[in-house]
Amino acid sequence: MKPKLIVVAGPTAIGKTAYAIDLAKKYDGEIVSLDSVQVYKYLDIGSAKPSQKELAEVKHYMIDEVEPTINLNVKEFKDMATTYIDDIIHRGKLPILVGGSGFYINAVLYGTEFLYEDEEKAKKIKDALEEIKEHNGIDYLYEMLKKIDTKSALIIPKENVRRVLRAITFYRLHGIPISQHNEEEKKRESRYDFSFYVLNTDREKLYKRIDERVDNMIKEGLLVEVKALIEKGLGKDLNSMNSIGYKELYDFCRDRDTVYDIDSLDETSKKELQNIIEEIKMHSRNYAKRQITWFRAQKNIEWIER
RNA sequence: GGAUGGGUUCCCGAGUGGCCAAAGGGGACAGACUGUAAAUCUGCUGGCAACGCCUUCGGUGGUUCGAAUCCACCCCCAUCCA
Repeated sequence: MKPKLIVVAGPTAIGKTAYAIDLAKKYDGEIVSLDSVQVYKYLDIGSAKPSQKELAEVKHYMIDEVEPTINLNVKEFKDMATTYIDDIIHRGKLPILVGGSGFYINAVLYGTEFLYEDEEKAKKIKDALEEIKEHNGIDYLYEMLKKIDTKSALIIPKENVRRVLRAITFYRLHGIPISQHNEEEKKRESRYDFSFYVLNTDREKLYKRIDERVDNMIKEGLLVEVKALIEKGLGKDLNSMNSIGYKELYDFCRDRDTVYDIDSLDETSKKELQNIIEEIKMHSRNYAKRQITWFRAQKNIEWIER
């Protein structure tokens, strides 16, 4: 018999954290966060991490798991989360998976297999391809992809350079087309007996909640958090620093000695900050939309109106 | 009161007689997604009984075969002069 487990997903700001904590209390569960940003230490306010109080109420995993200097990938993320989930099951508790990163959720829920890759080798290949792109253009690479992996070329638009490069890299690394590998992985059945809840509400309400939450993050000191991360030496190119709220504020906080007192900023800075805040809100809304699109395409999910 | 510049489709903004339902950008909406995923990328955006028709470019009227584009008057905005 498959072990039972609950998934709580949905767009950003819908209230997954609180919902999951309620469930955990009710069913003697423990929470495994499936969030690509909350895994990083020190990214608290901007990632809307559960509060200290919430973390104390129910046991949480995959939060503050790694340093933000590390670029975690799906495979690593999935392996870590899976270890925790299996441990919870062994201890006879109910694992509650919470998060908005659909891709990651699927990886752990269905146990998607990611082939071993020599990171150095992969990087070398990618750099070489990048080089070719600079000299011969993306069209050249796209033709290359068509030859080695026709199916991928059909799915991936050549504008999506990142995925074109990955598809070619994958082929060079493993000798099989990524499209073939993906097709096989798609057939995988989950080893869990899961209930997959997706929280949602009407768009207008959702967007309002997102906007309000961003305003709150600013009030709670997001600028100070970003500034501290920069002072820790975190570069702009890190995945952690590339997430919403952090990437938009990066330059602004870097270029100022102090961002502690927002009200005492000069007029120009205030205006600039206001624009950045609007940008963060917009990116969050766009993100929420993408999340919803992702979940709509999933099977065996149950929508919960909030 | 006078001078000048302007009012364009959800927003910004191009267009100065037919090739204009109107460039481009943004937003919105829809979608894709298997090692950067809070990432990356695609489509679409006046209406309809839809290879055509109807409504739209501040308002009204006019010139013209034909107007967002030209003319007249009016309204509003910006800057300057009084």
